[in-house]
Amino acid sequence: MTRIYPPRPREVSPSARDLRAELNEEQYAAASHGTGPLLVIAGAGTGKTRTLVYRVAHLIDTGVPPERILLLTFTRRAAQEMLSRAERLVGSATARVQGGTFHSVGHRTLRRFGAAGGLPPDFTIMDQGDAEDLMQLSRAALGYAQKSKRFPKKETLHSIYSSHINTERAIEEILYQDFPRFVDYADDVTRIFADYTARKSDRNLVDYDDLLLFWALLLEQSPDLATRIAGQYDHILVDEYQDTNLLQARVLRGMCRDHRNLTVVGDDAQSIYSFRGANFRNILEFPQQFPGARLVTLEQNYRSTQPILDVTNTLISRAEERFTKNLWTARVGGDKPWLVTARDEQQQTRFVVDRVLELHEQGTPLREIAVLFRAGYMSADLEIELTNRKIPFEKWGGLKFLEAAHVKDVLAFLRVADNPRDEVSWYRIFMLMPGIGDVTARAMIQSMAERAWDPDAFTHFVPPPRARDAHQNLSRLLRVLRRAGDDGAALAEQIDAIRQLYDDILRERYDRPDPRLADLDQLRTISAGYPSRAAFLAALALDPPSSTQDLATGASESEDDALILSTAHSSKGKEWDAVFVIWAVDGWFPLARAAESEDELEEERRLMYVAMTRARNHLAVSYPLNVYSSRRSMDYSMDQLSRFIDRGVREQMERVVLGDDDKPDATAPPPVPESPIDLRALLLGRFSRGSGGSGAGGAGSTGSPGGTDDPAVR
DNA sequence: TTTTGAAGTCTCTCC
DNA sequence: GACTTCAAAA
Repeated sequence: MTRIYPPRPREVSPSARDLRAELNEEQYAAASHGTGPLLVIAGAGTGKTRTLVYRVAHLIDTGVPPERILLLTFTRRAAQEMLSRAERLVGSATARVQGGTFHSVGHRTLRRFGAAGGLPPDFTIMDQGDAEDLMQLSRAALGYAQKSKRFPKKETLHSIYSSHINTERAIEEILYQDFPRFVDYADDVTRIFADYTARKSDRNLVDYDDLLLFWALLLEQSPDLATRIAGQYDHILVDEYQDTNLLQARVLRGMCRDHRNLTVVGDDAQSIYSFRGANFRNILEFPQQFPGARLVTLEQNYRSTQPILDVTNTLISRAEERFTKNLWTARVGGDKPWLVTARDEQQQTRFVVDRVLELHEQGTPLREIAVLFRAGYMSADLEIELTNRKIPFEKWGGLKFLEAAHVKDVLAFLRVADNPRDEVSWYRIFMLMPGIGDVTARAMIQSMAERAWDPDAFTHFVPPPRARDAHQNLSRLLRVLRRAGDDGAALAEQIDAIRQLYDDILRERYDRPDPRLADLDQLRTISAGYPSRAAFLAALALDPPSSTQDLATGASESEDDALILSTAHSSKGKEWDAVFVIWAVDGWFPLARAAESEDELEEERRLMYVAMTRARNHLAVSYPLNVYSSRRSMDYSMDQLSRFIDRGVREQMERVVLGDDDKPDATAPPPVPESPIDLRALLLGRFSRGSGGSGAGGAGSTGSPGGTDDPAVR
């Protein structure tokens, strides 16, 4: 059937777009760069994305077909931002520009070319939690389940493994550097990884790291295959390059083997993803990796007022290592950023809410205001208050809808229907069933593996008497799922069928089942947008709804005005008219666990820098003097101003001390201790007390600096 | 022997 | 507030 499409809106013609007039000199140099490698060092707010978007426009104008341009980013948010801005500039042609996160493009590549490299096309993607569960199965299968408590947990094993893949360091090296308390287990860990790897390929499972690794391997496998994969694109542009790791650099080398048209943009001062193997030295070594690279540096900031830049420049100038210069702006005026001292968390919350309303009344849309914090849970009190006062908000980052146990439970059913070899999901389902525990679940999986994962293998399993009902119900459900059609509508029916069995289990397990049942309703709703079960599952792993709010409000309301609450990580690349950074308390920002190493502390500093540079006109940093929480039970208090807000930074800020009436109290003396306590010494003191005489027999521990072999530090 | 309930232990960032 | 660990029940 032929459909009549409305006529395309007329795109801006190349001549109508004057790059020179719309960009500054450096931006223009980057955007109009011809062929060959290009490195753009771009400070916060210097028009990085703008430059990249104009570069895309320029390439299209000079005749490069849009579908032969690939835009790569590290986070989904950055990918969306860039593609949508490009579309606004050049119109519908950009709809054909290829792009996404490294992982999603890797996924597309594997689906299309994986078979040529021996990878079955119908693999299932595991998220991090799934991968950890599979790691646990490997760990148990090799008999390490009961072993001493000093043996790494499944999360730790996975983190070591992921680090091994992404940083290309040897396992011994990772253990020595990052997990010195486990160095003796190098052989055991390696054996578990071997089993994990074999298990993945046997079960047709692929983890996040595999999406990158297999992509790199396909490119290196044969010149012919590499040419087919790399030959899809003429130009590759990478945003946030400081957040890439060695494996991604390897992928890029492979993708640019036949041309060298690679543009990378980044800022070493904003490198905040080392926990994922990112290394900002990648950006510094770019000229060596791609000889002849042109270097362009952007230093004019278009975002923030001078007072805000003064503070953030001072903050980042304290960094041990950095390569970008101070930013400057032509914007004049503006208030000094505030440093707000609150009595306690509740007063901090009231301050934020009152000030948000004040700004809103002065005409700032809520969507132009953001509250940023170090970790997702730190906004709990604020969320309650906003809900009480009926102020709409949207939360970015933090705990995800899909990480909730009940959502993963339902998805597990869909996944085994999609991939009968998905051991992780089988185990998860079995453990849900009344009368089935670890032993029976393992026996069932064993029996199915022996029958080569025949879809009917489960039905033929003879369960112990107590599990007979569960076995029967499950058999029936699996038959329904297998018979169901494979399109969006059938997907909703499948979820309904699963819920007939699962809802009762859920009600049994949780005290307050209603919000969780509502989550499942939402899952059903979004499933309707996908053409098939496999597409749905893959999309959920790679491009999950960014917040529960997204789901709750639906697309129609997403235009609505809402205050943004975000982790500092998720805020990168965005900007707001007014920004609040809350919980600027030592131990919270930086987190106490980062005090362990200089490198981590430096990364926390860059993270604070990222958070504060999001502000255009108003910036307030707040901290409560008293922290009432379980932390109080510890025998020291950490509720002191973040060490990053040192004297030099404070001098450029407006001090606000909140009084009893929540109003600024001009008479109160600034309650900031001039020399912050040594958090690290306190932590070490606590741990040495807590862990008894652990230092006694440690021959290897004597020489390690900074006590990083402390058992209490994960 | 296996499952289940209860007490106890932490709590990050993202694909 | 979610997940692990331990002890009691089936």
